[in-house]
Amino acid sequence: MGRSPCCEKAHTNKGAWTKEEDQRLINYIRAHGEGCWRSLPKAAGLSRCGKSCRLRWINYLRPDLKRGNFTEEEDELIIKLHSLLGNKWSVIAGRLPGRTDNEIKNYWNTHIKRKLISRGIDPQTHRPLNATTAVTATTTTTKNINMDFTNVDQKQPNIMIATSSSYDETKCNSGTTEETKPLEIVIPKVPSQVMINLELSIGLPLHSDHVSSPESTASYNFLTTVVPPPTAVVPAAETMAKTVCLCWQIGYQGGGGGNWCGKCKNTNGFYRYC
DNA sequence: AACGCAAGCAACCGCCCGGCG
DNA sequence: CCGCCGGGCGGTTGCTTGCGT
Repeated sequence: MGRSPCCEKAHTNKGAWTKEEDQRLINYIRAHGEGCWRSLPKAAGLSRCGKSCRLRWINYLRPDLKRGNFTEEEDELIIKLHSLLGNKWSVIAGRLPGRTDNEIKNYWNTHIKRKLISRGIDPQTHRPLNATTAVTATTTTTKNINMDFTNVDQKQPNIMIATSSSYDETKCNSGTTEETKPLEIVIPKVPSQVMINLELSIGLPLHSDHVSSPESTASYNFLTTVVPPPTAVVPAAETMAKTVCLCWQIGYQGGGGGNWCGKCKNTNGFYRYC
């Protein structure tokens, strides 16, 4: 719509990158660092779109990339983060060192979706598959957590915890809070080296009457616990409870701010959930 | 051995957003 | 305040590979 193309397409290569192109890109970035992607291809002697160079570097050539198969711990972490953030692949990738948003997105679409479906969980809503429709009708106790990650780079995230009587799935992902009156909790500034630890807890309803039980009450320890609304049918709930604890609290990594459920174990830097 | 199908993944496309003049 | 530009992101495409028949 009148928008100028990001590069002169007529003279740019497309498709798979050759080893020579990779090497040129690596050499250039080693020498000059990541800079203006638009001008980089020309300066590096590449007939590629700047965006293409950026993507190639970020997703494939970066030296700190882990590559290789995802571990079970990474799987569960991705699932948890996705249940909170939706398709915010870059934010999720930020919590998985050595992994890229593209890689996680692909992995989600090819592996985890299927894994969740086999567990009887809707990959989009993270709720039991055949209870999805019932869920939309039962919204009275839903707490809608909107996380504003726009300031993550500045280490100054704003966590918006909104209580709303009409929980809309689509708004959860977008982070839009226009129609809710959010209870805003602003996390104070933290040192730039401190990573934000997005630990949170999601309790899965095992009984239809759990709402009134003390265990099901959201525990607010600096942040909240998300308790999905009760559902009439909870197939595979037992399976899920065994697989994922989802006891997850927000704090600062290394700062002692976050706490895992006592049953969760930390193994090699990854948490194994109870 | 050849073919067809499905899965996996790299790369592209187009939109959005923030910074800057 | 407004428009432009560049970077970043999510969604999608299409090529490659692996597997079954």
